[in-house]
Amino acid sequence: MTPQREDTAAAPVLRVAVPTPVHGAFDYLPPREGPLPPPGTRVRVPFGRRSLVGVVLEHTRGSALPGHRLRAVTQVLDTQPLLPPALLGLLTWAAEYYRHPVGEAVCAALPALLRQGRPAVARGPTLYRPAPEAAAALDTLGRAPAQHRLLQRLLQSPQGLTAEALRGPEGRDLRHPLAALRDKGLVIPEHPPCLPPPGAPPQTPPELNPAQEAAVQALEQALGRGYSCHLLEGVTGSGKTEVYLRIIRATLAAGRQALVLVPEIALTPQLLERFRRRLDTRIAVLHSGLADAERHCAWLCARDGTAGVIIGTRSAVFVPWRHPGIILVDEEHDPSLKQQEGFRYHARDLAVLRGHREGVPVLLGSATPALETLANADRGQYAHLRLPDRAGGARAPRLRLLDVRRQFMDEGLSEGLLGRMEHHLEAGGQVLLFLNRRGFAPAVLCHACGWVAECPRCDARLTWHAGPGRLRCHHCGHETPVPARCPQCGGPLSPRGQGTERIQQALARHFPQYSAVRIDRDSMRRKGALEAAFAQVRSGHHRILVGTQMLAKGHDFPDVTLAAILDADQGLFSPDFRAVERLAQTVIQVAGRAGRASRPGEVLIQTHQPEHPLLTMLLQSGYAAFARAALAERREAGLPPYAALALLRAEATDPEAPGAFLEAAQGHLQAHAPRDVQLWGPAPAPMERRAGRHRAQLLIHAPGRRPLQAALAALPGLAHLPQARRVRWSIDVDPVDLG
DNA sequence: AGCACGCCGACT
DNA sequence: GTCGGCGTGCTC
Repeated sequence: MTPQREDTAAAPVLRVAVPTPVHGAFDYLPPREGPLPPPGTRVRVPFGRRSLVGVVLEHTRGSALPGHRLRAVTQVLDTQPLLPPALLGLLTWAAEYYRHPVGEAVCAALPALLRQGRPAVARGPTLYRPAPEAAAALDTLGRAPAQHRLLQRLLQSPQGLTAEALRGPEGRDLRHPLAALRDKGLVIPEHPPCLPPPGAPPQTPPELNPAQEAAVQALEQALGRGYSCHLLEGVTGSGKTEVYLRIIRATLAAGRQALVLVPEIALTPQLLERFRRRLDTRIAVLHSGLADAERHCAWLCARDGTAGVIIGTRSAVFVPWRHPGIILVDEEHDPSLKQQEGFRYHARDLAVLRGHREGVPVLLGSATPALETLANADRGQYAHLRLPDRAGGARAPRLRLLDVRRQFMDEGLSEGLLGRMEHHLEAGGQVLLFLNRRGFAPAVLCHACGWVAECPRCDARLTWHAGPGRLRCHHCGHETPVPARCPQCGGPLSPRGQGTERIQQALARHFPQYSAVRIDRDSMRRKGALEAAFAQVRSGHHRILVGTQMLAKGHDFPDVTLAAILDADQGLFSPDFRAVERLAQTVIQVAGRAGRASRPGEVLIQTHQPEHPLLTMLLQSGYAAFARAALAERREAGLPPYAALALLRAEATDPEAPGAFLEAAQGHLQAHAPRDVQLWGPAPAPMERRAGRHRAQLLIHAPGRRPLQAALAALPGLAHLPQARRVRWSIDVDPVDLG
């Protein structure tokens, strides 16, 4: 039984973030013994009938709860706060802003092992080094042959050896002689960081062009002078990474750390290799593919300052650091920086906020900045640095729309495109074809009766994957074998539309003399397959590349002289108002793959909409002009960045329940929201049924973030609506995907 | 989310 | 007679 305390008004109380989907923090009494654990410390607390690891958020006096209901912290897990106050502040702010339970937000910022209560130590295996007086003392060990032999070996490796290395192939147990030597003060055990030190000394940097020089200078000026935010807009191949490397080196030279955020797909071995070659520091890498122990090590080495550079995907925005220096966000326009489920934060936006709160400069880099970012730069919020020229004198590729209306198309390849491919291939160049659709064909139908293969759980067609001979739903994972005949009438089935697999097959027919490689999630599932394929591309073995988004990012193909987007129309018909911006970014990205070496490149875009005003603007005047025009349209339509949005989603197996809930939610929100907040909907989600659940959404539209947040203050009330019990609902603040 | 409690069908 | 179905409610 817990002792009852009546005087809670004066008693110190700990507000603890506990990993539970219940909103708000929980109050606990301090541990029975020892000092009050400061904010940021992990504690073990009783929760219901469980015991959980939480994080102390703050100290208060008294609680809203009666004293007898408070329980005491059972264990303090850290001697030092694990999360510094600035980070704790960022996390609680973000939890509030994105309307996510603070306990989950704070605990999700910790690597799994720390979340489970493991001690916060990141040390590698102990290293034994000979003491300075060891050489002289060797002769005194005549009567201890094992110690003598051991010390002799150690003297040959003054930088130290692990017990594992000392043991040698014969595997003798050396614990006793080692301990004896340590006790005599002849061997010094060391506890090195688990993160490996840099290998070879850094390579000498290449010369900068004037634009790079100017950007580096502006950033160096900003270092150590508090918060500032800079947009680095650099066309593909202009040497953005070189600017990053220079400013990171300057940061390291000042004894500070650099935090680098990249989209998931950009965190390739290629980029890391370049960082490792150029930076004389330990690099902590954080991404979803890490084993728990690796993540634990990287996180703690960032926290204790061992790692000079921390590079990671979006969740790295919450990694603590000891010597804040600069925050870089590469490909800041990339939608993968926004978490798409659970705690739906935007890593770029939080990076800017973090820089502001911690008083360090922030650098956002992109060839195709997000319209939001450009608007901020235009308003003078961000300094705008530009790298207009391709490095090394490479010429910008020529972009051209290929009007495919009334053209004969062979499996999605127009005659015009085939002709240009032949030209480039014969001239010795490589060709890259971009199509954002995996599989053989996005639909299968019966020519006799019109039957279409549909997912039983979604409002979607099944995609035919010819390799494994399966029909797959790309939305829920449902899978069946390809039926031999139409299940309705027994007639023959035929594929409709093209996926990357089918294009690859068509290429084998058109260009049998050139090897074509397919690069997508299906063909590159095996670990290391992507790197192997890219190596074969660089060696010239493959002459044609067909692939999805995976192709468009991060990798250089210096010998690609022709790049083509096979179907630009997909992006022009989407109900999402950001689709055109995405298409423009993809076009520029794909174009960036062409003509990087001395050879001029050519970029072709197949479309049925050659007169689309934004598309023609993009091709004739470039991304900056496109962005101006797109921003004008956004302003006209009252859309972000000239408005703020939140999306209330609901789903249920009952087809009526989501709509009914959102109707009720609309009434509730309307009654509590500021007058200038509009509620659009409810409407069925773009794909009404998905994985067997019916989905609907309500868009909350406000003239700015402040009124939007005011409207969202009424969200907790939704839990009490009777209709809420029949649905699963969630809120997405600043959604990047309206689907 | 867990993990209880709680009140109604087919089994040793 | 009980094992167990998942509805409902709570966790400082």
